[in-house]
Amino acid sequence: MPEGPSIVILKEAVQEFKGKKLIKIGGNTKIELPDLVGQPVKDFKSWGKHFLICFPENTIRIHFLLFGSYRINERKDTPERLSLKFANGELNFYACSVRLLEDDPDKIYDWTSDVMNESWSPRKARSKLKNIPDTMACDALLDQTIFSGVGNIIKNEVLFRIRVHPESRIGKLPPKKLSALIKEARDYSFDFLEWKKAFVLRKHWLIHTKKTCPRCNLPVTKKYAGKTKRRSFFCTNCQVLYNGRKTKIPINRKYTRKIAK
DNA sequence: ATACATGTTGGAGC
DNA sequence: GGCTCCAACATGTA
Repeated sequence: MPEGPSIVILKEAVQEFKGKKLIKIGGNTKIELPDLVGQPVKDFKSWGKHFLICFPENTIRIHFLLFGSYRINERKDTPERLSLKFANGELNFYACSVRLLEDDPDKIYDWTSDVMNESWSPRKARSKLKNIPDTMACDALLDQTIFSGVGNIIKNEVLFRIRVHPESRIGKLPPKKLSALIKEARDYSFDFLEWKKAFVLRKHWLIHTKKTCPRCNLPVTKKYAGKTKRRSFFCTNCQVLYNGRKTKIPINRKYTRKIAK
């Protein structure tokens, strides 16, 4: 559920409640909810993995963390964390983090860092990356202030697409690779969106959870890499480690087979 | 069926 | 203050 594109899918799925007045609010969230009954939903927004329900005076923020889920006009067996009822249906959230924003979302969120947002700015991403040259590529991609919405799956697939080893240092990437990283963070997220909508996301994974590299057939490495220590799947043959030392030239698998004989 | 995972936060300790 | 480590949260899947 939790990566950015999934939140975009949710946003699209709840459009029927936009402009509708809240009839009832409930759920077992520990936060004190303002009395929003009678208030219309002004808008649904998203920033990375954050889902925002905007009322005229208040905004509720939902974060699904690892296990959060939602149902539209349906309920699960478990108690609702937050439940919103409208004349035309209901919106239920489970096992998620619920918060009330203290201020106008526009004052809190930098929309240009959201890879799914129309205001996404590759230029700003690049300038933020320039400030963290020693950070590993795998950690940089998960930095929500730079690539809001990118999660672990997107991270692994982007690095495979651009043939960069997850432990490469941002400052050591050739300019073209840095550009490719920024571009693919967004491009892959939109592919993710389309595949997820069509329920075919998993079968499009090239490296995430894979055992062998689809490019060269050599075994895939699984490592809890970087400061974030999240699962990284990568091919040490196809993905170049840019760490300031001499780069290893990827071997051609066919040639490898030949010399193996 | 036990372990693991698309994620983040807050606190302890250094 | 900054950094890292760790627990906590909570649930579907293999």
